[in-house]
Amino acid sequence: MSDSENKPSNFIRHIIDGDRRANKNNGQVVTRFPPEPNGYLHIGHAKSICLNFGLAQDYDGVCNLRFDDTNPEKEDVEYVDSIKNDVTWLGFQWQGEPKYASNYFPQLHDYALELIKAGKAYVCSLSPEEAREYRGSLTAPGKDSPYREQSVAENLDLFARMKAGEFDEGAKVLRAKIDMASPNINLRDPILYRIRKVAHHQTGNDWCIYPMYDYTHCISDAIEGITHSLCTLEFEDHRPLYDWVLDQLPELAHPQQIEFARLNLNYTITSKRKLKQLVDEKHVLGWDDPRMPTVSGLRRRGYTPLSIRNFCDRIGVTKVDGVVDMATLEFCIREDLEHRAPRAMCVINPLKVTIDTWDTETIEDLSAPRHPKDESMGRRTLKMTRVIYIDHSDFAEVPPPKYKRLTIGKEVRLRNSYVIKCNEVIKDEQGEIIELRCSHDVDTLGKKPEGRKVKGVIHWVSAEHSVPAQVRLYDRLFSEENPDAAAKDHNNEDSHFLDFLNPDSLTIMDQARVEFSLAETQAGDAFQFEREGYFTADPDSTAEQLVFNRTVSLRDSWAKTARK
RNA sequence: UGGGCCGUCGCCAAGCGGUAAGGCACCAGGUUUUGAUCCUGGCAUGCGCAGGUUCGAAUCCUGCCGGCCAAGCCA
Repeated sequence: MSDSENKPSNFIRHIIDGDRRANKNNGQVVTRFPPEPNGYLHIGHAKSICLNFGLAQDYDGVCNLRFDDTNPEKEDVEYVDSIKNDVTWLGFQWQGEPKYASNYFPQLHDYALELIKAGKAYVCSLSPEEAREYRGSLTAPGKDSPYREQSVAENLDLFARMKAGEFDEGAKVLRAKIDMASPNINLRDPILYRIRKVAHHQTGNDWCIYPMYDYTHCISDAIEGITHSLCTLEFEDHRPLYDWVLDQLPELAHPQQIEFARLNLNYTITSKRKLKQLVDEKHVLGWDDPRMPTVSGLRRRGYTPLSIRNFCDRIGVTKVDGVVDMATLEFCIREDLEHRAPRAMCVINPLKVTIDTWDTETIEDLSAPRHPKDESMGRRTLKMTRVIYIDHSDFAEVPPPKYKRLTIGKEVRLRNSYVIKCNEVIKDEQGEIIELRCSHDVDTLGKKPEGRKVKGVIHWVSAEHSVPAQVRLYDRLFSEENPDAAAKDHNNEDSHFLDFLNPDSLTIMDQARVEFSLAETQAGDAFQFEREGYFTADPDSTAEQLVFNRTVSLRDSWAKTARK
């Protein structure tokens, strides 16, 4: 399977095609993926990664990984490391060494001096509160800061003293001199530098003034020779500022910023801030909790890099602010695992079955293919014994209409084994079914039974020759399609997205049994547990007990007909 | 009383003036020792609405309507 062929086109590719026809940038394509290291990457970042790196690949260009690290208070090397790891895992390679906006702090400072000298920037001593008032509102123009017409000499002096640490945080900022009456608030003399007396994860205590995003990003792009600077829709209003800064610095290249819609997925959230909150407040077990839409969570859940890349290709790139159905993501992982996951049997909720017609001592080795359509995966051996387990849900005393599984007096096929018939149901004092007594038809191994049709096939494991496992079943993280909208609808200030966490997002099945051939399973190994779904061994697995995460269930048309 | 952007099937999405691709979901059949996979077929006289231009409009024009973004010394 290849994911690099037949990539659907999109409006950004159209723009690039046009640029290449016009020989803009000598026809080169240089992109960048610019995360801030203040959290783990999520599926929405994967969309951006696939876009930026994919474009570079397809147009014989390059893509940089650049950490947008201008806010040391929220950033950490832990995030830097996880981001590098996740990008690599997704299958992409950045050009050269990872870049950091902080690499450019000296240049950024020099350009600031240039702007001041040109009368395009000034040091403003308004307090944050005053600055907000002076900014005006969405509908009302702002008014000029009293410091706006300070002399260049004074601005230079003040800025130098800001840099030297003479002022407290918040006391002064460097501002661009643009237009306080602009209908675009981003152009109302935006802040370029602020004072932050904190250590930076890359530059330590070298600086106590840090440049703002709008000032840093465009210059970083220009320094790196980025041709197409792709970002999400909320930065549309920032583009005039991106262009303004570069227009003041004519010695620099001028990349083109293009905005696309960020990814929204239903029943989950793609907000780094909120994901961090889930982790910090321990609503989940960590950034890599398999319920999280983070790259690390998806990886632990069992999603493959290819499935995620295919997903990103399928959903497309547009400017429409939409919501993608989780079913699309699930389809993509099933599509990949269908081909690559060996089949195995796992009884998640065991019900003891004794086959009275089977000799107590007899253990029969049965050979079964690892994949029904791919012989190259080889075969495994199943151990058939007198006492086996089947799943509780595969037996019903009073079967619903169209039920094809085991019921009293009826037959069912044991997958890769014999046809058995249920003769007796044994219950405990509470009336709970605790055991089935069955008989088997010796003439049904690898062949259809004589004179009758047995439709149902169920999976099973030998009681003795199977290994204990814990199976973690996951469901959607939130019970509402859009937790934020649900919180708003509740029209209640206290209501918020956490109120819609799905209490059943994790179900631990601790008594599961997997077939003997899985005894040597390693963390990360993926299987299709037949009739159940795709599962991946979790790093929590121990010598005593394997742990499997359900990546996704199989499509289940029975669940649909049973509901009717 | 403003600015920017967006509205094509339940969801995503092609389309760029010549008469509505595709995928997901869903429905109906076929194959099947996984109610899986696979295969076949169905699924927008219609493109937010209303006018207009044109031989011809989802594509151009005008006006409405609806949604999203932005008033961090966050990115």
